[in-house]
This record gives sequence, C-alpha cells and structure tokens, in this order.
Amino acid sequence: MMFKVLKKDAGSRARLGVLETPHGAVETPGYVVVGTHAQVRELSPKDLEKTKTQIIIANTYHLWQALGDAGLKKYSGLHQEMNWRRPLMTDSGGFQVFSLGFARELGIGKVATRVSPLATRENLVRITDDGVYFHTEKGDQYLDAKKSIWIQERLGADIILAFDEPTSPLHDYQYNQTALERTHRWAKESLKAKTSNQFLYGIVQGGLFEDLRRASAEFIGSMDFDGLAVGGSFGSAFGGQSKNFQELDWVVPHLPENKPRHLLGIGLVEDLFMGVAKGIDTFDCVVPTREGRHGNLYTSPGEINIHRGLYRDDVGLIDPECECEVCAVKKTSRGRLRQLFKDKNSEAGYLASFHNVYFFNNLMNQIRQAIAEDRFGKLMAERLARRG
RNA sequence: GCGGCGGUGGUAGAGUGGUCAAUUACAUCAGACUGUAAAUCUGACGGCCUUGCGCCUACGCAGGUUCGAAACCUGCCCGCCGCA
Repeated sequence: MMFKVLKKDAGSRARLGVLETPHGAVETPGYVVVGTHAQVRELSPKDLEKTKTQIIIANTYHLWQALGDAGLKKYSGLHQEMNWRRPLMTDSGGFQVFSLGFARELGIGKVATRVSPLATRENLVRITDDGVYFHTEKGDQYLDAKKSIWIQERLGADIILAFDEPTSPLHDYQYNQTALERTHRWAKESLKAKTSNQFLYGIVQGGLFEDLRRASAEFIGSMDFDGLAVGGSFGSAFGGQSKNFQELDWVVPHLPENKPRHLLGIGLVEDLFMGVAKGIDTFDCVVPTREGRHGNLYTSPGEINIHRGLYRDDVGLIDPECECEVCAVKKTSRGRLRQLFKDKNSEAGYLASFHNVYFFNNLMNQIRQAIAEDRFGKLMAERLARRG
C-alpha cells in the first residue's frame, strides 16, 4: 500500500497520513509545489529543500510542447533533469484543456468568486470525444488520454494523472454532463494506457452540480486508480458568494478511504483548512510562487502586497513569526524587499517565492501537528479568525 | 552682443488653431492572481464634486490676434549651440 492513514480527526474528515513513493515519503496533509516546466520558478532544488518542499508537480502539456516527441523519447526523466531526488507528480495536460480553452474565451478562472469576467481571449482548444486539439504556433497539437500517459511515462514522475476535461463555473448542467462522460471515458483509457508502475490518480469532475460530482466520485472512486484527485470548478453560484467547497462534501464521502485524495489547483490559506477538514490529503497551487513574484507575501496574519507605499520604510520582517531563511536568517525587511521589487531586482521574486513556499509548507506542517494533537478544529478556527 | 534652436503635467517626450486636462513611456498609487502561454494583468494618475461626454485651474511669464490658442503674433525671462 502506497498510502497510509495514520490518524483521523474526531471533529472533521481531516486525516493524517503518509504517502510512500519510490523517491520517499510525503506527509499528509501536504502541499505540492508547482514546477510546470520542470522547474519551480526562482527556486533551486536546494532552496526547495530549505522551504520544506516535499513534492513538486510538473506539467505534461508544457513539457511535451517544449521537448517534442523526439525529445521525450530520449528524456532521462524529471528526477534527473530537475536534480530533484524527492517525490514528483505530473499533471496530465487536462488543465490546459480549460486554461487555454474556455478560461480564455470566457475570461474566467475555475473558482467562481468573481462578479464579472476578465478580458476574454481566443479559445485555443478544440475538444472532441476522443481527445483535444491545441491551437499552437506549430499547428494543431493533438492530445488524448493515451498520449498523455505516454508522455507522463517518459517524464517519469512518481504520481501521474488521468487525462480529463475540467469545465468552467459558467458551464450548464448539460455541458457538464457531456464533459463528464468524456472525462470518465478518458479515465478508463488512461488506466488502460499505463504500462509503468507509476501511481496513477483518477480525476473527479462534475462542475458545480451535486449529482454529477457524486456520480463522478462513485465512478472514478470505484476504478483501479492508486489515488483520486478532484478537479474542475468550485463555487456554488457565480458572483460574490463565498466559496465553501461544498463540492468536496458531495465527492469525498464516495471516495475510498484507503487511497490518497488530491485537490487540484487549490491552495489559498482558507481553502487549505477547508479542504483538509473535508478530507483532502494533498493540494497543489501556483499561488505561493506566482503571487510571490507579483509581490504578494503570505504572513501569519494575512497577505501583504509589498508594493504598497505603506511598507516603504518598514524595517520589520516580512513575517516576524516566520522561521524561513529569508525572514529568520537574512532578516529581510519589508522595506528592503519592497525596494528590491521597485528596482526590478531579480532577488525580489526569489526572496518572495522562497518565503511563500516555506509559508505554505510550514502551514501544512502545522496542520499535521494539530491533527496529531487533536487540535485541528481549534487551529482552523484560530487561523481563520485572525485573518479577519 | 548677434544668429539659430528650444522651454508641455513627477520625469522623458508627443502634439503645432477647435474633437486637448493634453498620445506614449517611465515613475507613483491602488487592485487582481487558485492542476502557471502570468518576473503578469487591470485601474487611477491637475483640482473639485451632485462622477457629468460636469465645473474650475493649466502647456516658461505678460500681453495680443481669433468665435476659439499648448499651438499664431509681440515683448520679457530661461536653456543649449554657433559667431563675436
């Protein structure tokens, strides 16, 4: 068994576990740091170790586009290429079906909290029942379950994902039903296509619809996957309502207890507590690195936008409670970090990414400890309260 | 002293009779970002408010021409270049 549940929380579905992979263990609940192009932006493998990073997720679509089939055939594998000896996973390229497709066309993300859509752009994706055509400068690139698995086997991560079609929060029931049929078919094809002994996760979809989510959880959960992931859109109503991830309440109870559960692409602080409480074991999200590069620093009381004039002469640490190298060793002040950003010094994005990645890994660590000590509910209440 | 060129909003730099409170860039300020085509994107950026295709004050200074001027004319001030 690759996954062991060590303890279950009494007051929620939270659980403490350990995920054993050929490249070591991942303690859960855990954060998966995003390294799309086989590299976590700004951070070296050594930095990643210092930030307590346990596992990284790279991307099938982007690496396929960068390497080509020929490049993949002679690829030595992500572990060697990245010089990362610890656990790795790869996304299937399924997310790009959404991010380069309807997400662009509708100007929308997958979490339905925005009142109005952003700028819309050309949909670069054409979806068929068998697979997906990506419109690129090199012409149409066809990706389907079989190809995705082939690529992921060449990449050689410990955990790989089934090919899927995430839907947008704006898609109606009928579209979601059709897309879900595709995702389920592709799940079977993904399972069938696999020839390696990598761990393959199936992906639950179903959009914002309870019966579709439940049906998907039952269908994917009953298949011979090594783990389960939950993907797609979240947020019950489009426009201003608070997200409560009730989709997880519809899904998790129908998933097998003994397999790891991954929540795809979700990872704000509140979301993590919510997800853990609802029974999720691992999360991945670009927020620590992307927002870091953009000057958003995560701190114990909440996020700060270091660009603000307010921090110009702030000699205080980014987060006085933080024990990361940037805060505790380099003693980086808010004012100094702000100046580095203003000067467009590359050190800025590095320091911010480092701190943020540490922050999230550390937060998961605190959550694990809390579950172990039967105070997860208390920690969650405290953390959410102090963030206002 | 003579001749030439030029003085525009925080900066650089467009505009050369009306649609100009003034293109653009940078700076500044604010916001966004959730399986990364994001070291990105959006908005504000003279003042005021009842936020209107509103009202005031504005393109070195002063006057003038004109229905109307940042733009044309005159004088002055300042800067750069050339000749003395």
